[in-house]
Amino acid sequence: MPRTILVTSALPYANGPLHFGHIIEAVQTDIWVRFQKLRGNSCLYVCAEDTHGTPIMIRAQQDGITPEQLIAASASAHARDYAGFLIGFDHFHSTHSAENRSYTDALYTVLRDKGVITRRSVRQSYDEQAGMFLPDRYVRGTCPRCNTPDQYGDSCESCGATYSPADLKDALSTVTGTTPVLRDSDHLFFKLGDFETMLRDWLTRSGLQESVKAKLGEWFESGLKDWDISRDAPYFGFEIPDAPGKYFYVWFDAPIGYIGAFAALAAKRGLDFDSYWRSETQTELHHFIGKDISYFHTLFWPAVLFGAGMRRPTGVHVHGFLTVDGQKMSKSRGTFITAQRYLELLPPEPLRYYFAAKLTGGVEDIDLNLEDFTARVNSDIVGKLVNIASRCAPFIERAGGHLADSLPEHALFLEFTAVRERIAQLYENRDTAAAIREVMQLADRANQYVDHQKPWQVAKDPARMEEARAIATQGINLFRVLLMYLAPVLPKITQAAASWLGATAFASWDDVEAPLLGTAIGKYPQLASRVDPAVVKQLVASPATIAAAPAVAAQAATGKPAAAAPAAPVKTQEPGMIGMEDFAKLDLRAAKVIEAARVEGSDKLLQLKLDLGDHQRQVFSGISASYAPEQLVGRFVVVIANLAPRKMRFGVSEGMVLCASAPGSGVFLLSADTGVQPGMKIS
RNA sequence: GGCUAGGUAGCUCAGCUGGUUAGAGCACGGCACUCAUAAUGCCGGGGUCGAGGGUUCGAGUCCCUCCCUAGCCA
Repeated sequence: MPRTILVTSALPYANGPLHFGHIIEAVQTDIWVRFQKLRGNSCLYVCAEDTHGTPIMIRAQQDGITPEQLIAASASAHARDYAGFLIGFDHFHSTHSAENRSYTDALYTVLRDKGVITRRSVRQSYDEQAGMFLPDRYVRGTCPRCNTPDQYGDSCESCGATYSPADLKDALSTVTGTTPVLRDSDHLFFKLGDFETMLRDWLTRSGLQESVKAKLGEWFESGLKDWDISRDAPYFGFEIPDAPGKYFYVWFDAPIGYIGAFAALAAKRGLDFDSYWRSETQTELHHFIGKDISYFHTLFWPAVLFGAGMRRPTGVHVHGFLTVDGQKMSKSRGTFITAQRYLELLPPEPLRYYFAAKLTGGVEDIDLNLEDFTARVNSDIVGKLVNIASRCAPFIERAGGHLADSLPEHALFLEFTAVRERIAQLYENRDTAAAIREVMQLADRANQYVDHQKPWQVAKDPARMEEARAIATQGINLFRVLLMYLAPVLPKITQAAASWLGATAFASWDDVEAPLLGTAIGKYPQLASRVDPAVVKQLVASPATIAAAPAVAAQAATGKPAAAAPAAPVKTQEPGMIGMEDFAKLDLRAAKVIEAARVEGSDKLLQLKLDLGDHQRQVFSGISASYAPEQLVGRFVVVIANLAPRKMRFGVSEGMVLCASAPGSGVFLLSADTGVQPGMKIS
């Protein structure tokens, strides 16, 4: 009996690029969804851009654009990156949408009418100059306990104390730098405590991971408190229908974004909305999330749904964080890898495979070890798996291009197909690491088989061509079974193999029971290639690219606005950090462009004559694609004055002009404010 | 600080309710083979299972203390 399943992964927040934390979650979800589809279940996968909240509003202000422009740009970048990793959403929506507004209003109204929304006054930090209330993370000051300066308003990174912004010494707003005042305002609260009995019952039946249950137990222990679901204007979000000037907190409408995304998909495909969301439905709802947002998904979200008379999630599947070479992702360490950066360098499937090989269905953190990554994917995918196909293919081609009519060792084939249900169970439980271990063990068996049969020796005797064909047919069928098992992880390789072995060769999980026999097959295509360790190194070796990445939270896939606060605190002595003495080695100067000319024979370079106050010098700069010479004369630029002179084909360049740029963006010269004089030192 | 999770070979990880000489893959050494993307096969070296106590006939596996790492504290 096929199941009907709706799946989500956490909504990416619209103020930064996708990074590996987002990708590992999307890959885990996508594998599960593809697996369900191959098994013949109806399975839909939706996600959406998470668009609301103070960080979006402020970020848009800083960038001089509207929030709508910011979230549109972010959504298209996110969609592009997900597609690059072969994430097969049935629909990718936005929380800033008509559907989401309508369901947010509707759920709120039901909850209010049931009496589980309450109103009371809250005293909060307020920035008088900006005219806005400040989230805790937007107030910084000195920790009241250990006196560490420059700490967030909610907790101290040094001593771990938790407090409220009002407790900070010398508190300042990060928006304007002014001292916040305290001000009262009415907020709306969701009475979570009313749902404790329901939640306890739900969690015993919902198949949550044991450690998540343990965590929930801890939260029950400390008591379920009311949840503040409103924020005061100005706020980018949905205004609360019966409370003018108040907006829904982003975390209220974000999960409802799952519903909004589904509603948009349902409209597109003519699906029955209620059969997915009414309270007693038999359809399944599965959320994949990172451990940092389990509180929202295992307490608030089921309670809100239940309170609104709707179904609760069937499963909430929590994964751990991603570390890179054993360290948490961090820009200063260079371990903050964006999805875009990876895709510029490497194809998606090696990473999908590596993540799959490490995901166990548990909440432990997952380490991406770059050397291990290279060794593992090259050995497993190319050396073992694809090798079976590529070493057998020549014997089929030599024998006329079609497979033998029977398998010489049917028993061995049965061994491979016999584990079908076991592997399916492992996928179902999201233990893809174990599934992959099983498959690779069988890949070793397949290579042993070919090795023992030695078709290359058999084929030397023209009279034994059929024998060689049979051995190769056996090998190719073993390969097909294994690739079927990995099809959810490696969709492109599977597709390429289908073009070789026949379009229906990988159509469904149970097809592998019947071997491919007698049919003509195509010319063997190279199904995968090795990843180059030198290229892998570039993932973390490009400070320029990393610095160019927009500010974003440092940890895994979450839609968590709180973590997306402005400039991270500067820690001392981190690897990758430099001290003042290093910075002082750079002699940066303001310089005035006196002459600028195109360079004959170069389409990139401009020849500049710069005035540095006490002297002039010649610099060649690769900015001709973005600037015409006549634009430059008279303007100020920033130059590294103590860069060793470099001899070029067109002359000697005495320094370098600084520009901002991003991949594919063109370059942008840096300049100084009015009043600057040629030769002034920059520090 | 409280709580949760984790600390097993050079690297990445398995080890279920305690039971014979602690496993895999990669890396490393030797041999074989040449069909295959310097791929594959065979053999081998390598671990006081974070530290210290305890329970038990027996503990990586249970209990206590401590150390280290990550996260949560709405």
